[in-house]
Amino acid sequence: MTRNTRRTQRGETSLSRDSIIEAAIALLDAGGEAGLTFRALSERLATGAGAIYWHVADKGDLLDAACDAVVARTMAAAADSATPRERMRAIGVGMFDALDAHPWIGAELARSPGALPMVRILEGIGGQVRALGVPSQGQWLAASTLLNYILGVAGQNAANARVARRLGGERPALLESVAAAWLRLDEDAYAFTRSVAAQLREHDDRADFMAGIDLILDGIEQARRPPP
Amino acid sequence: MTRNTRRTQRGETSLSRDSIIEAAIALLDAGGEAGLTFRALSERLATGAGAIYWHVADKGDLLDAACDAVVARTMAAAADSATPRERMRAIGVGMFDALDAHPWIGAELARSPGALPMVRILEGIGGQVRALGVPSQGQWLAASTLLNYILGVAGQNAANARVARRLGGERPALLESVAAAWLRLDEDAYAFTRSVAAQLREHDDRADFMAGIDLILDGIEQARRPPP
DNA sequence: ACCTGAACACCGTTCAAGT
DNA sequence: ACCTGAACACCGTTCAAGT
Repeated sequence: MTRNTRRTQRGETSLSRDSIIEAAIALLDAGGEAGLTFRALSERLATGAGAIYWHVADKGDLLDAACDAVVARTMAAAADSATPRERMRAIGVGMFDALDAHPWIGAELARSPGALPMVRILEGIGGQVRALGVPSQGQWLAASTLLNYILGVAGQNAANARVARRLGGERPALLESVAAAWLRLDEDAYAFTRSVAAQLREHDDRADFMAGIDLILDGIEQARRPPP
Repeated sequence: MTRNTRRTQRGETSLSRDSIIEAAIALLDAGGEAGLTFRALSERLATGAGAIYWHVADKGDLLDAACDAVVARTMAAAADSATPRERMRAIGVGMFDALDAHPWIGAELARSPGALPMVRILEGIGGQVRALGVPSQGQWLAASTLLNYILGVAGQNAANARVARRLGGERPALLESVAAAWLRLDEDAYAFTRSVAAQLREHDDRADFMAGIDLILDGIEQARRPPP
């Protein structure tokens, strides 16, 4: 046995940027943002911390790359539907499911403005905004409003996942505890929040998300046409 | 000089939860999220790290409290305007300016779902949604769509501030560099993004933010009434 | 009741040294 | 060219000890 066989011990594939990114995604999915450390990563890859730095600039670079890999797959999968509104909804559902499977991308999307992952989403949305017939001066507003809405949901989803993890793992338990806390608020000062607490308990995250997209699309279709 | 005069050296006021929170806000404003450490905080307050833990549970508690102090002031200031739409716009402007002055609250809002800072905003929005005449079944959707949009902008604003700081401080330089990067993208794969890159360079963050709120309000007013 | 500050466990990153 | 792993500076948090 020569020293060369060490490579094969890692399973034929030697250390590479791609294998590092995949390992990072696995750690992030399993342990949230706190789960990705260079020590955990180098242990999983059976290497030293320094070796990882040969393929990756720093932790930010690694998070960007992991996020981009997930978003690229998601947008590629949401490409074909009949009408622009249906394609827009497919992008929404795709992003929602990706956020559900990888909640850490919510925080990461809000960390690198204008970077490739965000551009992929913007481009997907923009194509549908164009296809909907929005005139060119209105396209930026329409697309960026949809994008910001999606990013807002992304951030909340990530926060929910983090707290749910801390509470023991179950999502309904989180909604239950938030709803209970809202119902303990002062009646006068927080009348509205109390009135929606019940809906929060039994709501469907994904259905609400899609309804919000439809609402914005309604605003886009109506507000940008001259009134009769 | 007895040892008791040490208290007076801190300027009459001894260490308190409120003084800790104000110092934390100052550190966050000056140095971003990385600027708040217990070492910097204890130095600024002329005390030991352990003393801070007597008044504050942990760093998360401190961030929550700092965020809530800023949001509470902001919502209190946005209370009076004539029409519901104008009050909704006042909430939007208020939040936008608060995000501009304290970009770290963007990340913090996305960290504690259902916590008091978010509830304050939700309650403010909800009141205007009701006043706009949205029927009760539609109020949660309308309010949460607006809230998610605002949270999305909040996150982006925080990210922009962080990157701008890293680039040397100036915001136009950041927009310039993002626009330049977008114009280097592939012509076919990123046609839409390239087409809006120019608008990004010369756009007005605040005006765009308010236009997005108006667009969503249009959707709320129209979509929830039965079609003629 | 409130404060001190050294100590602990852990982190991202670097770098001389190896192959 | 690629990898090793000890070392560095720094972090949040704890806690015995003081007043």
